[in-house]
Amino acid sequence: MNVHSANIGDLVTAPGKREEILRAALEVIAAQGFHGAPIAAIAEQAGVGAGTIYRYFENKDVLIRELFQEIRQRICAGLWEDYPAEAELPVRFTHLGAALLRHLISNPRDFQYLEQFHNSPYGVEFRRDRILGKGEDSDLCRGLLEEGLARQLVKELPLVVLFALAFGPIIAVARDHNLGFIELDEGLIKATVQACWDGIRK
Amino acid sequence: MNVHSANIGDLVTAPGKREEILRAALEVIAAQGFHGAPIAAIAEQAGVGAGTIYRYFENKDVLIRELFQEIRQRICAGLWEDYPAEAELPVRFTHLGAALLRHLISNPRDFQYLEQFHNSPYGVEFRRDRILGKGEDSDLCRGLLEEGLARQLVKELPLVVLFALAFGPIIAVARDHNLGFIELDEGLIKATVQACWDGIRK
Amino acid sequence: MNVHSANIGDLVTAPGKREEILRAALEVIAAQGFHGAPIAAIAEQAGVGAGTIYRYFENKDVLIRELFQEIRQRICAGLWEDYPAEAELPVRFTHLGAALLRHLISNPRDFQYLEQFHNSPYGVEFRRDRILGKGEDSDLCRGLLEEGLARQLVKELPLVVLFALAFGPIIAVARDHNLGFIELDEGLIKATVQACWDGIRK
Amino acid sequence: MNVHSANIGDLVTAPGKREEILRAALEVIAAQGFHGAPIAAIAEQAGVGAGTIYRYFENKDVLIRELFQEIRQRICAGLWEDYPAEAELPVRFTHLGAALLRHLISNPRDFQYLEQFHNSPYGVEFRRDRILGKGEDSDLCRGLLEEGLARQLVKELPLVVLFALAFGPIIAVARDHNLGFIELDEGLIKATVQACWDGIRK
DNA sequence: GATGAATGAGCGTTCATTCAT
DNA sequence: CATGAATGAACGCTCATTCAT
Repeated sequence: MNVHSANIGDLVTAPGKREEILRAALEVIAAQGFHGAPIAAIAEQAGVGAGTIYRYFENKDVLIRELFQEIRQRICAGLWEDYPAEAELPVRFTHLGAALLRHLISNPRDFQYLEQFHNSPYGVEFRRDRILGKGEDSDLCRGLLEEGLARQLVKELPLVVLFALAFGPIIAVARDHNLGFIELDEGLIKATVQACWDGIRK
Repeated sequence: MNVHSANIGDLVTAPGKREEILRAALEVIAAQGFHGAPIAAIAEQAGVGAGTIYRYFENKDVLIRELFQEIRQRICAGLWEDYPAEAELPVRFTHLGAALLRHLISNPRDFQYLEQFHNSPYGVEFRRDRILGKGEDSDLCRGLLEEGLARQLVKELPLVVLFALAFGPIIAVARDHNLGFIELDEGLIKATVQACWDGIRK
Repeated sequence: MNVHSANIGDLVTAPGKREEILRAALEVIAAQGFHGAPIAAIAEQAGVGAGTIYRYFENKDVLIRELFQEIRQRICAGLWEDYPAEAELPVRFTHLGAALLRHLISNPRDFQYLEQFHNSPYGVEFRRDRILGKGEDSDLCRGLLEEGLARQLVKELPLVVLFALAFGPIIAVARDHNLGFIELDEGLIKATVQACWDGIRK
Repeated sequence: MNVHSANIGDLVTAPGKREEILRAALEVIAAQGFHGAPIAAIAEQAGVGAGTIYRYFENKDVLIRELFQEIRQRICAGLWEDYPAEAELPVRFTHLGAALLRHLISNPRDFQYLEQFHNSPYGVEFRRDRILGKGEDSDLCRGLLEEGLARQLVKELPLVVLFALAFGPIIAVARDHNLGFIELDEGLIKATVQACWDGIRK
């Protein structure tokens, strides 16, 4: 019996406390960093008792990591929206890059959380799979780059390098946007992603 | 009365304790993150008593920040080595990019430290100037990109975006190298930096 | 949401922890001085964990100062008991002096605490108002001396000097009693206070 | 061989370091209290190395206590100056009281030190002999009061109580002077001491 | 199930004391 | 002798976690 599942038929189920806690954790951590986010602060933000958190998450590590996974899910989900599966490779690439960039700048707390997460006690073991690590999203991107390689549309470089060339600038530019160094509009998003393509195309 | 300076020619003088402590802090923090780097652990790694650290650094924050500045100095210094000031712009750019990338992968602890630092309570105020922030190094890079803009050799994009395109992949690829996802050799370094140029050039 | 209040009539409620901590602090500090009264010692004496103290007092300074105020309140309260507001001035004076002296010797820990407090890092700012500083108690005493001055019953000396003459011996004798140099009985109390009056009266 | 004694015949003996250290300790402690007077601060004020202090005093406790004794000596010495040994008892008493009060207000650091000392880790065991405890000074005062008792000039009260009546106000008024609550001039000094006599005389 | 008061290990920091120079 | 760099025990305080209610 999973305590977190809402019983079907239970018409007065409050919005899950689990979700409330995750939301609160995201809010506090994005705003204050992992320091400044003691369990007590998260509990207060969530409007629950501190002890309650431990009914939904084994411990703080688990909470932090599950939040990480949720955020990654959200990002992945966005990438598939309106994906022009039948279009030319460059079109698909720029669609993907732009979708990713748009998500990162319209969900600054998600992005801030990810950045906080990776260099924290909690995220060390996830260091290796940054944004776009494993799972569908990665498959999508990797597939795309592999196709480019196979069809000799992109430079003959290791996949890892192509990944860096393709998405490194997107993440860097999203950070700059979040820090207020630049205001990205649709034009700049497109131009940036296009430039990424220029970097990897043959 | 500078207690920290080692007398030149005094061969019996142990390498300065200050340096020993900085080295130890770098080692511990790069390996364990800021968590897992209590003063006691740094002191042990340095082979000194905990109290000794406070003779050289006002407090932990200062130690952490001075180490940050030292590392940045080291990186900056490397960029100027053999810099072909008279060469064509693309040559200068690729020299710079390759020098940076080489430093990041040959000094993995420096790199890991920088990454840890920026998303930590200590580094919040430095968030904005990631690797290559202010100072000579940044001037060097910015000057180069500005020259490219003025001479219409690079895309007409905001400087911030050009920065992201030029150095985002380098940092991403350095991280992958450090994590063991790829073994960068001189050929790959050159190719990566060249691809960065492809991303920004007109 | 006052967590410290004990519900009246709730017989099962243990005496408030806050009071327990204050009691423990008084005990330890009166006995050992402020040195020898680390938080851990106070916590042990109170039978609580060290961290618990911080649920009731923001920090050690606050604990120490609140205890000071509580003790002062206790003393003040005693002065008004059976106060013969309508009696002659000398009667009122001796009532007051005797009440004070009785309190100081029957509550030796209160007295010892006050003495410790005033010459401690915590009490510096209260240095000026020793025992009988501000508030009702002081008003009571001052009013009495001022009345004496106005009615030419006491010497024409600055109020400060009259205070010293009136209460200096009382405090000195209380200390001697506490240190075991003398056993004050009701006769000696009366005689001492009478002698104080002799010192100030015209 | 006492390291502290200046060798007779050693014509270039610097003013004793021991005295320098005691002077420095008095200065720092009177100004900052015992907190804020770490050995390092005393050493700096004295212009010697921290380790040097341990050549003159076994440890900090000893330093603090020897300073206490020195100050008491100084005060005692002053009491005998111009002592009118042949005069009437009240004259001798007021001479003594006035001399004491004058010393306390003209040597505020001595007085502040004494006050700090008695309620400190170092002074606990001296608590009982306040100012005027043992030794000549006390003998002088006690003798005087005993004489008064024998000759039925002062009230028939225990010596301890007479002490409190005689000197309690003097110390209280000296404190007020030091704290700036009153400016004692020769007239007030005389009046205060006279009032003390009024308190004890039959 | 939900709570939040209680806990105590662990942190950063100070400072009396030692001892190699 | 004098020094002051080095030490580490001890402090005040935080916060993840538990558990009685």
